Amino acid sequence: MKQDLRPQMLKLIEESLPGVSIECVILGYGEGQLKTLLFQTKHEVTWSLPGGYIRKYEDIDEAAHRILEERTGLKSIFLKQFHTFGKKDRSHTNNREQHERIWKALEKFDLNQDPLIKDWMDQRLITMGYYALVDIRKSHPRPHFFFEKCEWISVESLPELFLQQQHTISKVLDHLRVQLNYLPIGRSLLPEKFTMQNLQKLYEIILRRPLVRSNFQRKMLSLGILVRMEKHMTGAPNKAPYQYCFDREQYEIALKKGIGFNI
Amino acid sequence: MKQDLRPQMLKLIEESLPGVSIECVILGYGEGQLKTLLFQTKHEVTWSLPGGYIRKYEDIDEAAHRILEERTGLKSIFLKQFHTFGKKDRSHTNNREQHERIWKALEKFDLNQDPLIKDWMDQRLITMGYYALVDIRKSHPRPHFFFEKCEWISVESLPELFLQQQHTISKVLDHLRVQLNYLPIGRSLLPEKFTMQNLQKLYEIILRRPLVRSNFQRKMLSLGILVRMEKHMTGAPNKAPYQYCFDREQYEIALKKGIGFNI
DNA sequence: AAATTAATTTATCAATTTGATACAATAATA
DNA sequence: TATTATTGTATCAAATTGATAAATTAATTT
Repeated sequence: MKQDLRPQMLKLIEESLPGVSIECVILGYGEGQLKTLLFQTKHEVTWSLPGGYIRKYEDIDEAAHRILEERTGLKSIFLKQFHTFGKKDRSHTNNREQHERIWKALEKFDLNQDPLIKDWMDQRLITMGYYALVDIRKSHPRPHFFFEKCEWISVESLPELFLQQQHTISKVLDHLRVQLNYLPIGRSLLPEKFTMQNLQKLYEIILRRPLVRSNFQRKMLSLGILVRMEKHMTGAPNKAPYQYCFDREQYEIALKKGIGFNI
Repeated sequence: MKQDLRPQMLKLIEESLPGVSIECVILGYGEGQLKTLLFQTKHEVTWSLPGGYIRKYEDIDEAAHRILEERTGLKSIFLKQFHTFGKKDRSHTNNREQHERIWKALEKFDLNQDPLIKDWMDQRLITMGYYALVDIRKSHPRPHFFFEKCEWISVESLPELFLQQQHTISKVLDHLRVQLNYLPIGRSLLPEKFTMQNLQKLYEIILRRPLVRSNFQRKMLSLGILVRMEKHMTGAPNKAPYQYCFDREQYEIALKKGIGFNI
């Protein structure tokens, strides 16, 4: 049975600002990998970052939070604008390799008939890029609208993506790599309690290089943002590690003041 | 004699993207002060950062460079996007205190008659903020369109500004303060040749705190981006300082790799 | 022409931070 | 009880930083 997306699409167009859109790089950390949430369009046209439009009476930051919540169920999470993309040829349908496939998908839903919809898909877009750091285990991603599948995919092995989104993701990672040097990180990415090894692994993944265990521990403890908890018996035949959590207050202070990390 | 700005305004509207605009914080350094280039609207309604619209067939970065050149005559200068402002109530005419004054000014040019122009002025705007670092002495700012005066004004003593532009400027300065820790700076702000004192003063202005002269010199020289030139006899009754210039190649490398500044 | 002055360059040195390695502690297993 | 793998802490040389002092020098004054 053919699903009629037109009314939904027309409503979306009606209530959104033309010419601008939002794209979110949602990063999570699991199985020792930094992952990003990607959506696959129906008919497997392509994978895409989650994105959306801005309502006519909505701040752009509100729009980004709304989109994040629509896709992951997560509210009031760390979410930050990082770049606005505005090449003149940026539009949903300009991409050469994907152009045909996208039109065919639109045809299947009769979305290429209505001139309003056609114009909307063809319009030049200026896109505000946001990134979020989330706890994978607390997020409940769900496909939305014209996407039918979503998945956490390691940033080390990305599939072919819509528009220049590989570029977008790598820009976020560069940004994050710099942030690491003067802001604490991890509260949004790690579970409540974690071990020093967990934390180090996260840093290593983002920095793409190994760190010396003892020195990393010394440095992290010296920042004064960690609280040591009881030990966690792993069941492994070796000394059990302490668990830590972030000191909420000190973490906030560090976020404001910054830290001289130099790792 | 009343100047008719309507044709110019209609042409501008015709060739620009609606709903989006660009704002530039152009920073220069002179007389020991960090200054920004501000424009005063005709009839002294208010001061404003230089800004403009994006043409329909122009990248946003191109637009920013064009606007910078229109206002200062400077080409291919350091210019960087730093934030996009998108509160729902952002428009030329929403500002309560300035609303009346702005409409009166528009009236004087009959710009409030044409509905196209009225709608344009009332429209919600999403504004891409860029900042530039320039050599004041090489720039030739000129008033433009409905501005009649422009001036380099110290960021320490800003007049009342259009929209939330004080906020915009302070955001740029925060950004710059962070950049200082991992990127070289100064090539675009200082003249070709400069003394260590000049450079230190620049850092002190941006960081808003004094630095120890001998240690600053040691640190700067250790970065390997400076070339020592012949001495410059100042005529003052004391030892003359060396002059320096930036090593073009090393500066580029530092821009890419970053530096661990920790000053 | 020698002494003075004020700013610049370089040196010094203790305190702190980093990088690299070693060693002691410990939870489960053999 | 010895073994094993991993964790927590210690150690120490090297590098960096912070603070101060000494040496240098262009013009002025005596």
